[in-house]
Amino acid sequence: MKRRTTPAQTAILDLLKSSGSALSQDMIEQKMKGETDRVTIYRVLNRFCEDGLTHRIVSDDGKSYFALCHGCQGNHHTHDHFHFRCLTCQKVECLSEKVQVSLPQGYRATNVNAWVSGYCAGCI
Amino acid sequence: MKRRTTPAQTAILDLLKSSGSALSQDMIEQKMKGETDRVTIYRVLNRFCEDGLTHRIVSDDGKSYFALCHGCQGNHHTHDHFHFRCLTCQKVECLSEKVQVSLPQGYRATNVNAWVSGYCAGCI
DNA sequence: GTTATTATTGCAACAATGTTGCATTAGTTG
DNA sequence: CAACTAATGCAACATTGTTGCAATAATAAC
Ligand SMILES: [Mn+2]
Ligand SMILES: [Mn+2]
Ligand SMILES: [Zn+2]
Ligand SMILES: [Zn+2]
Repeated sequence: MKRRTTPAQTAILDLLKSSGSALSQDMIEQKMKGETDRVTIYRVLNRFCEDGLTHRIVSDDGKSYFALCHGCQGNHHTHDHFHFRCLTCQKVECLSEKVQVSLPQGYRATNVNAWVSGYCAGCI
Repeated sequence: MKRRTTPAQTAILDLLKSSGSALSQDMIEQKMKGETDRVTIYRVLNRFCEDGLTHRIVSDDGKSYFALCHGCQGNHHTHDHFHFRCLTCQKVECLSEKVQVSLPQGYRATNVNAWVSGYCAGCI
């Protein structure tokens, strides 16, 4: 299944790049003014994740956010950083700080989903 | 609005106490064998949170889990600890370890939602 | 440039989680 | 017991996300 270049995909990728933050499907739909079907947006975002272009973080607002991978080398992906969601401007950012947690004896971690919500510098 | 004691509420509270882990609505519905309507379960759980009996954590499996408050004094609640979800046995635990994260300059945190998923000691 | 192949899209339908309106039931108080 | 009203059950709805399928269009082959 070789990927094809389509307007929807390049538009969504451009949005992710230019926004500099993580976006949810509904944010993208708004910014595209409904020109692209919401199912297509979901499928494009899932494909980006499969291809290692983005990572998905599930927020406590009930939505998935998609952020461009940054610092992932080839097949080796690590997304064990915190994310911040501003309750006023809704912006979602990847924080640089890595999640550090020691599990009970015998536990094995395979994934991390860590959020802080509050108010960003511009919205205090 | 004074609370009343009802079979549904005591049953759900007993389940939370005896399970020793965080439970989701569907887990509770299963354990109660469908004797209580799912809307009632949701309402009871929300009431428990309002009353400071439980706290809610939203998982990346798309469900909310409810855990008994433990160590919260009166009105002062702090639920800034990590949670672990076992991908095999589905159990959700509050970890003792507190979330430590330093935000960018000027940011203010109001809430934390931190998860680690993987395999617990019994499911490795 | 034309044709063939099939990845991608749009639409409808569906699934899962959670909430709300409203009539009925049942704790609590006197 | 009677009155009051919190809590429940049911239907309906909202939101987020996925799947089936026919139509479209990007790419490769000729
Ligand atoms: Mn990555
Ligand atoms: Mn608490
Ligand atoms: Zn902000
Ligand atoms: Zn387990």
